[in-house]
Amino acid sequence: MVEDSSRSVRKRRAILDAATNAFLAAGYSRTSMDDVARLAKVSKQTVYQHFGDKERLVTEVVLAIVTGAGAPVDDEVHRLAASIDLAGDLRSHGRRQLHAVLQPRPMQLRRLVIAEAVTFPALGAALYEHGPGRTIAELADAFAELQQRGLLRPVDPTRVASDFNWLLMSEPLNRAMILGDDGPPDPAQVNKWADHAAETFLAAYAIPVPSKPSQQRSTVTNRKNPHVDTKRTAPPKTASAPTSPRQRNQRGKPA
Amino acid sequence: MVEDSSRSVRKRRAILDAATNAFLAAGYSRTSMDDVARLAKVSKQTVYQHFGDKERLVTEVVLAIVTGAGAPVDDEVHRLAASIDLAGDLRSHGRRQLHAVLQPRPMQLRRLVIAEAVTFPALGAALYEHGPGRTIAELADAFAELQQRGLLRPVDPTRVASDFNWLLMSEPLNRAMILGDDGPPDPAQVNKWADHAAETFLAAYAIPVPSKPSQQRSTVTNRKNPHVDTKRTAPPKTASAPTSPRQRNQRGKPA
DNA sequence: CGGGAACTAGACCGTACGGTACAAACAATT
DNA sequence: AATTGTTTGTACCGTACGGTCTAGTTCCCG
Repeated sequence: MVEDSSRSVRKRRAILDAATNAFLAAGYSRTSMDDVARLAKVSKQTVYQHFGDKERLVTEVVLAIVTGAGAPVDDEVHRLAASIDLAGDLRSHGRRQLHAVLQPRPMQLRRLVIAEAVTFPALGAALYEHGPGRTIAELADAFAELQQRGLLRPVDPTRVASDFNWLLMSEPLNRAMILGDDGPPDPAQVNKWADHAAETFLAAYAIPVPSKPSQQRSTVTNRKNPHVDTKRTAPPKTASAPTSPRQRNQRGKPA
Repeated sequence: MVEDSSRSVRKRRAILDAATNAFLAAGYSRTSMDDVARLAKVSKQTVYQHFGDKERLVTEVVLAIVTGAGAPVDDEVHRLAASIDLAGDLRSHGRRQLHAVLQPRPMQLRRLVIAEAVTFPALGAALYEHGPGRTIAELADAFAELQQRGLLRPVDPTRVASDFNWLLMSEPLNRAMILGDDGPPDPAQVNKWADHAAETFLAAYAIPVPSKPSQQRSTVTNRKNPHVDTKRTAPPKTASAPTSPRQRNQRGKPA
């Protein structure tokens, strides 16, 4: 039988990489199989050897991207649940998240999938599941925990998560999508957007801590200036993060 | 000089209509000029007579749609500014707006433009200007007025408008976009989404009326921003649901 | 080292598409 | 009816693309 001779594997990778670049850059119909073969420095035959036809190729491309990334978000979000500085952590998480999503590759992927979503529903399903779906599910877990801790109003956590997610990304994402302006974003803008999202989110959902009438309401309830910068991003809490990476809550999702 | 003989005008309309349907249904590259001619019941030559080539045709199609609609929104939003029942009016406006946006045509248009936004930036610019841009600008005016009246926190009205707009549309719109599920939406779902958006929006931005504690119960308005409130005894009131008792199901298109 | 799977180069096929050419048919104005 | 511009049908051109075929070459593995 045919086993994965090292050469074959390398070729396959090369094709997949080339196809990824091509499809993301030019879209499905504007990318020809000859293009892919040429970019992969591979014979056209070999392309057809590994992936049966164009449809299967694009499917594998998207699935590979979509299932291949997204791990680091997990821990990031899990730390949110235990935050002692919710406003700050929400802001810095939002900044990272938004910055990542607005990069060229995710934008192009999104555009490709949306363009072909009617023709290839599987791509859409995969992207949604590993993209917004996953993000929102993770956030929902964190917010549920924060509700338990009495820091957020008790509303369906998934809804809350969805609100935060889209409050954060909608404006820049939709604008860039429609305007055809793929990455990379201006970091300063990203920060402003994220900070505003965190602020608005907390205004809608935060429950002020009842005890300790010491400090005035947090920086979030900043009423006069629409956008106050507050440059701090890196939380100094280098303390622990003890090894508890896997703490599946409700929504267990097999990757 | 060639004047618009009635025939010519009729032909042009027929072509434009056919092209609109074809492009919206199948996308740019999957629609051939022969298709358009056939659907318009017109000779291919005539198509090229009226619109020089395919690019100009699609451009005119999108521009025609985009500039042709959007008038009724104006008054609708203007009434918001003078609302005496903000929560209710916000809800009903949201319902209409969301319902309209999730219809097949707007969805298909959006998909087409996003797919070709890199290739035809003019389409994106036009759609954004007359779509989200316009909506947000209109809303901003209304919200500015409402701020004047002391009903909303004074924050950059455009930002406030953007927040409401995307709080309202993001979840269903992005989901449908990615999943390739163009309209029409389930009206009950639309109502739930809109009600939740209004509620969350007011939670973030409403200023409770200070005087007159005898006023009617405003279902949504009294859930204000971080202030003196109950000690996390609040019930999970999830918007008025005059429609279906069915919980919104995540993940999976509503069939 | 030998054999077979995998790869290559390029020709090839059928088709679909964007766009043009052209002569005949048609409509409307004078 | 004559004229003029538009429309029509169809044939046509060139090209690009998805996919196959073939004959030879390279590489890996036993």
